[in-house]
Amino acid sequence: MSTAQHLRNVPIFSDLKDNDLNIIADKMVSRSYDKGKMILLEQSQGETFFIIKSGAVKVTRQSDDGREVILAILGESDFFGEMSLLDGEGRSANIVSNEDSEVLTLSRSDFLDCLETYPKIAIALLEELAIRLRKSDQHIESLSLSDSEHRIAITLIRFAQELGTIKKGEVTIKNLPFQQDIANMAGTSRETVSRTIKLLEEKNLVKKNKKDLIIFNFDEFRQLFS
Amino acid sequence: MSTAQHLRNVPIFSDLKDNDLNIIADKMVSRSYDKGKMILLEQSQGETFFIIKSGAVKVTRQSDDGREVILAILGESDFFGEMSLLDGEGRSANIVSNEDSEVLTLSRSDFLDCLETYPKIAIALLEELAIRLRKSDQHIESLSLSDSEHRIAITLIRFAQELGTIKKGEVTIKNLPFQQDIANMAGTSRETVSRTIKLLEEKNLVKKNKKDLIIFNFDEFRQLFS
DNA sequence: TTCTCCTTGTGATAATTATCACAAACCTAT
DNA sequence: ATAGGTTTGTGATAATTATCACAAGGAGAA
Repeated sequence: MSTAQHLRNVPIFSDLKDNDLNIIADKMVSRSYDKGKMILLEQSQGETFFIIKSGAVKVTRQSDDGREVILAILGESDFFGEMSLLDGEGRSANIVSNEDSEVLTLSRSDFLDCLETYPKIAIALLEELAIRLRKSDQHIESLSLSDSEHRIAITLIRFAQELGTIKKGEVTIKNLPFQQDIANMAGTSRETVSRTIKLLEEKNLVKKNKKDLIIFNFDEFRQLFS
Repeated sequence: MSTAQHLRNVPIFSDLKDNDLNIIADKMVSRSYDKGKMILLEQSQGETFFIIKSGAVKVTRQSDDGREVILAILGESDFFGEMSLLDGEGRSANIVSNEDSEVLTLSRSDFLDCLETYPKIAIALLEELAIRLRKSDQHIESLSLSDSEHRIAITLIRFAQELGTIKKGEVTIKNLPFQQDIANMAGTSRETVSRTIKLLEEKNLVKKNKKDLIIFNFDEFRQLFS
């Protein structure tokens, strides 16, 4: 698939005319990262805008003592790196490739030019940031108010929404992330994740199938926990 | 002070020429809210953009059982209401006036027109949302990784940065919010806030003075807890 | 002032969850 | 198939924090 065709799938570019899309596509450079590679480091200057062509990355922050919080897991057609381009501050999170991944990159100046030249992109980006802010708010609420069972369930819901496939009310999350990663998103410990998933299975709400997780009745599940 | 003069202090409008500023100012309507009044309700459709002229509001979310999380406290020249205007979703948080407050409002269509007409506003708004997203990320990190003492200290740091006045390294937070509100921001209980502040006083890091709180050495305090 | 209501302080106790320590299960490459 | 490295499951225990209960302090109204 051509770069322009990839861009077509990215919400913030999808409004553009083919012509304009090609102009932007020409400025983008493709890069590959093996699983586990650090793409962006917390301290570094943010000078690049990234779009995920294939694969997935995790957005993390690390505390002094080395523990990690996962803020989000991003997949195909998601983008990142925009924050420090926009507000000029240094990077606030690490980005690690979570599978072998290919990304498209745009330099700071090309990115900012885009925003000036195509106000539609700026507005679409505003929309996307608003959505992210909303998700963050939900995340904060869940961390503030819920016990670990709820926090973990909500994390599973997040995964289902980002990575899941629905078939008559039943959601399958293919390749559920490691318990340690789930724990880092839910703000709890790995062991608690293990015990809680078992509990959810005993309640007949979910079922593990090798590396996949099935949520039997997604609507009910969401109702129960959010 | 005229409406336009107020707008001049708002970062997203500060780049505009006087002329344009006046045009926008003319479209704005002023409203007042007594302390404790609900300005925006979670479920309602978001149809208005708000700028705080004077006073302060708190941004909250409420769980089914009535407990409240405070996402932020906003003061003079801050704005809110933009999220549902941007992504078209319903409101995701309540806004309650935390003191007697005056706000300027702009209708949905005037707001969106602004963005189209003045790309600079869109870009400035992007910047502001990036800053908020960054704060949210920090908030999430703190809720995920820290014990209650750290979470409370970090909440105090947030207040200091938003509401505090610095005098040779010493920050005074005038009119510290109620313990219950601090607890709702820090994701802990009111009693724990009471005990923790006492602890911080015993460590000679802070001092209470009637309704105010003094952080003796703000840099050191930040270093200790974030 | 005095009464009332709201906020804060503090002990005792219960509940939740983290942590430690292994064993079991699962991959992956040789 | 097997060995070595990861990931997961699970018990026991400790630590943290919530909750309950109530006293004390403070601010505003009558």
